Amino acid sequence: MTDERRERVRLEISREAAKLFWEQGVMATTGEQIAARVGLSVRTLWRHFRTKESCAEPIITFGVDWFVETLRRWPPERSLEDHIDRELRDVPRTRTPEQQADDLLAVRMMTLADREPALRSAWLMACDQLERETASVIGDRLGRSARDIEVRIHAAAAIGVLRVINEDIGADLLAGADPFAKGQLHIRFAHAVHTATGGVVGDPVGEGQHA
Amino acid sequence: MTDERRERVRLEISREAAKLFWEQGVMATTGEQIAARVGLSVRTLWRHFRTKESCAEPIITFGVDWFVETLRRWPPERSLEDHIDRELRDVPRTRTPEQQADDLLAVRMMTLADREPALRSAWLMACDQLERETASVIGDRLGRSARDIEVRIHAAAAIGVLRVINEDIGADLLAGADPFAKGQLHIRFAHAVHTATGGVVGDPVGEGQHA
DNA sequence: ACACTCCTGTCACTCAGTGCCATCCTGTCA
DNA sequence: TGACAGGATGGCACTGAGTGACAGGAGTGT
Repeated sequence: MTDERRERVRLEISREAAKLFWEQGVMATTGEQIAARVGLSVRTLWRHFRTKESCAEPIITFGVDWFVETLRRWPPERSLEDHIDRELRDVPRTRTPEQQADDLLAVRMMTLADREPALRSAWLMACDQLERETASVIGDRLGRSARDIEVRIHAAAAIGVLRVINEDIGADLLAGADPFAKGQLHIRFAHAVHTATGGVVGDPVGEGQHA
Repeated sequence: MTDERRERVRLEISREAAKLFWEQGVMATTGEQIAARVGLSVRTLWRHFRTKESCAEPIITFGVDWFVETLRRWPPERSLEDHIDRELRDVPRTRTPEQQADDLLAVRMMTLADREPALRSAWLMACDQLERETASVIGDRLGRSARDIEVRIHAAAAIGVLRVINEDIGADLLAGADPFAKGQLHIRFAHAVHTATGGVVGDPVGEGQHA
């Protein structure tokens, strides 16, 4: 229970930090302000997050987290396009209002990262982390090690396109685009990843197949 | 002249910072130490670099800078593999001892980035910058805008594989691998970029062609 | 009730980074 | 040669990020 509680505290901090970053900018926001909003002492804040910018990480990774979890559930015998298409049908209904609020914050952080170097760096670091996890997923799928150079290259290409498309969607959404058009964009994800890995990550995988 | 002098000061700072980071780690290195080595006041150091980690940026980008410049000189009618192969033949001879020392520092910073989050972040930010420049090169080549989503996706994929291969080469080199085996690895660059962009960045481009 | 442990707050401290002002160095014009 | 303008530098004081050490407080098992 302690672990779960810790996660909830971190998320709460992240939410308040994201709001403040959005309202005033990152530089103008102090650790003291974040701590005050959550109702914690500054000292405790720094025990939960090592740096000010990293306070935004849990929120900022929300969008891509979904993708990586989806990737984890990807059955070998199915193509990526097909898998994502199926997974997407359940998403809109299972999203609670609280999660939707977090999604909005995530999009805001991503677009704010365009102007705020500190946030950009946090966003890139988050994507870097996802790239490592993705490498292990791809490695499993291809029956290779996650340290294998080919596997890492495919992971880098996949997360690279994922990041850019995410930024693009984020900008569109904040500019007032229809969130329901997103469905088609997820298919673009799949297609772009498919292309960027030369078909290696995307095709169905049979027995004994490899890159 | 002022601009060139400024660049030289920045490079000198970057060299000394990189050495200190390598010797003692990033966290253990203070701004005061860096300034002292270069023979500058701390105040002036912060005028040249906004943060401590960014002091490493000029050095850390050395390896990829070469690639991006090569990309800039890439004639439309030639394939990427072919172009890189030709460019590489001149490189080993034109590298001065000073440049070679910088190359070594660059490799060290890249591998140090594995352990030091602050450096990792600087390295990712540098690659991010290169990605933007690459987008404009690719955009020109395809006759599209650098803001075009397809162009940005290709740039992300290309720089992603470039980054991973660079990290791989760096680790190999520091582990004692033969630097002259590097030649073949540059071909791997070209090939991986070619694949990651679905042939779009890599094929020769004729008139009126596009993605 | 007691010991044990984990979480939190308080205080003092170091170091990153900035704003302000004085100084110096350099190139230019008389 | 000397006076002058402007950018680069240094010194100083200050804010804010982040840490270490210590002291309570809350929950838990005995």
